[in-house]
Parts: sequence; structure tokens; C-alpha cells
Amino acid sequence: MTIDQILDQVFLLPEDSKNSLKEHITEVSYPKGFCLMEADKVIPYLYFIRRGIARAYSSTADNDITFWFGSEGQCILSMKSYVEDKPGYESIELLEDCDLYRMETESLRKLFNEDIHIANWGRKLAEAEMIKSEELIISRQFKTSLERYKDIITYQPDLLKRVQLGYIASYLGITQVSLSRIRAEIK
Amino acid sequence: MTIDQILDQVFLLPEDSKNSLKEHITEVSYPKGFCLMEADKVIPYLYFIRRGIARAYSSTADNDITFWFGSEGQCILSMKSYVEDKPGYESIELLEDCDLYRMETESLRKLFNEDIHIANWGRKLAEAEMIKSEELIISRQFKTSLERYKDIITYQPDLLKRVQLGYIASYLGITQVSLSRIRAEIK
DNA sequence: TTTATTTTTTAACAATTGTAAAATTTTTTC
DNA sequence: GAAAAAATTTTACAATTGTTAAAAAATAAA
Repeated sequence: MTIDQILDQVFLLPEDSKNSLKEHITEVSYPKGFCLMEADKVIPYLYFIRRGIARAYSSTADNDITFWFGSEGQCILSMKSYVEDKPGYESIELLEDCDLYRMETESLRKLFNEDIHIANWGRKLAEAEMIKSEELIISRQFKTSLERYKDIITYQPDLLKRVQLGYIASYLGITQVSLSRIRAEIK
Repeated sequence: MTIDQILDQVFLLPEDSKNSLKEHITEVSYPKGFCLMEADKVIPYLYFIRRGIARAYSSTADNDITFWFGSEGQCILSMKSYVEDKPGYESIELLEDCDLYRMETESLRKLFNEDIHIANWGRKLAEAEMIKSEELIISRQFKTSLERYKDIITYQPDLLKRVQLGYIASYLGITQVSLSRIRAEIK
């Protein structure tokens, strides 16, 4: 996925504005297993995934809980850091070797104050995240874990091939044992 | 709560820009029980609560599930309508007589394209909603219903006085019977 | 290919939460 | 203030999901 595709899918910018943005973006690569962000730290970057897949999780006393997966084209950010310069909830672990586009939050903020198109690009980015979060909330509150597992089969079949079931069970809010029961039931 | 306080708490605007915004805002009042927004419809307005309290819910075959409460100062919007002009998930019911500030989404969008300060105001509005949604997701995925009920006691004691327990149980993702058990346990 | 490691499934039992109905308490209406 | 309506709690039982541990399957390493 190219940087142009990624930027365009958020909001279409005039050439000049898009170039201003791109000047501040660098490409980085990290291996599978790399911890891109750590919970309770302020992260000064946001990323877009060019290639690969990642998960966001938080650690409790006993275990991790995965609450987000992101793959090609998606934005990785620590919301609290991005918005308020405060430490966030999420740790981000790469589940495959990844190529990422990286940008400093600080640079982006300067552009927000200088360029109305980029300000609106930033607005659309936040609005898209807002919609995704609502969809997650609705999905979790209204659907059974069986339904949500079926949704993954239908809408994100890749996820099942690329991510181990323990993480998916955690994402669904159930134990791996329960997910196995669901899978046995469906067959 | 005044309209100035509400607009300022999103993002501080220059006088001119703030006045542009205010020109498009009208005050409306509706009684307790009024249905301000209906699921599966495109809602052309966003609101801010001057006085009163409301809930967002979605209806399933058997029952309603409440997934949001909003009171003084908060923004009421149908996310999908606001962002994409598409029908949203939420129905909004007023749980008290309410005074609201109302604005047309269409007017706001025009201002986003004309005024960089308002564009950034809109960005901050979306970012704030994004953070709130994340907090809800984290809270729901990591805390037991007992902990989340205690959080309401600590951080939103008003809610318990103003909203009946059936709605709160639904918001917590449990039955009213379970909430009663929790309440009995705490005493 | 064989072994070792990791991941997934299965089983038995315990704990939790939901369901339905009745009893109690609180609020509203006349 | 009494009666009616609505909201909340309690009870008993059923259903679901979690826990722990072991078995099976799949993947990675030697």
C-alpha cells in the first residue's frame, strides 16, 4: 500500500498540502514480535501500516487483553498520546514483519495550524477512528461472541489466517476454550 | 451551561470564528421521554446539552440496550449521520426535560471548509469523542461489572440519582437482577 | 524426517450470570 | 392520603461460561 493511497483514503488533499504532509513522513520496518508502543508511555509518533499486521493490547495482573487488530492501510496511534500528550492504554505488538509510515505527532499539529486542508484531513482521521470505535462498541454490546466470530469469518477472513486464536478469543472477550467450543459448533 | 462554555471546552476559538459558529446555533427544548433521534435515520443536526440528561440506545428483537448517557455540556450526535450522512445505530431518548443547543451538520461542514479555526474545532470535537469511545471500550473489556458500577458511584454519582437502574444495568452489560445482586453485595 | 515447541481442542467440574416469577419498595396519580 | 403504577429486589432454578488439566494437532527447529 502506497503512502498516497493511505493519505487519500482519509481525505483527498490538494497536491501542495499532501506534499507538506509527506515531507514529514518516513518509512520504517520492524520485525515480527516488535513492541511498537508501550502502555503508560507518551508516544510521539503515529504510524500507517504499509505491510503487516499488529495488535493493541493492555496487560492486567494475570494476562493480556487484545482489543484491536490493524493491517494494511490502517492507522496505529496511541489515542491519549496523539490527542493529549498523555500516556495511553495500548501496547502495540507487531504480529508479522511490518513496513510502516511514521510521522511525528508534533509535526502534524503544526500543520493543523497552518493548513486548513490538513486540519480537515486530521478531522476526518479522527472521525474515522470515532466511527470505528462506535462500531466496536455496538458489536460488543449487541452481538453474541458466536455472531462476532462469524463476522470475522465474513468480513475479516484474513485475520483468522494471520493471527492465532488466543488473540482472537481475547478480542472477542471470551476464553480460548469458549472460542474452541464455538468453532466446534459451527463445523 | 452557556453556549460559550460548551464551545470553549472543545477548543478555544478566536472571537470571529466563535461568532460564525454561534450564528448557526439555535436553542430548543423538549420534554422528558422525547425521542430526539431515531436509529436507522439520517439525522441532520448535532446538539449540545444545556440542561438535562439523555441516553443512547439500540433496539434488538427483545429489548433496548443503553450504551451512552449524556448530560450538561455534552454533545449528542448520531456518528454515522454526522460523519457520513448515513443512518446511525443510536436512538436518543431524553430522560429529563432538556434544553439543547442545536446546529445543522450541513452548516458546520461549510464552516469547516472556510475557517481553519473551526476546522480544528471540529477536529478536537471528533478527537474528544474518539477518546471517550476508547475509554468505554477499555472499561468494558477490562473491568468487571462490579468495578464499573463502583466507577459510576465514584465518577458519576449524579447518574444514579437521575437515571433508573434498568438503564444502568443495560449500560453495564448485565441484567437488572445482576445489578441488584451487585448493589446488595456492596452495602 | 524426527524431535521439540507451540497452538488448539477436549473433558470434567466449578462458578457465574441469566430467566422467570413473586415480593417489596418507591413513585405517581387521583 | 389511598390506590394504582412503576421500579427494584429477592428467590429458585437453568443455562452459559470460566477454570484447570490433559490430549491432540499443527508448526518450527534440529
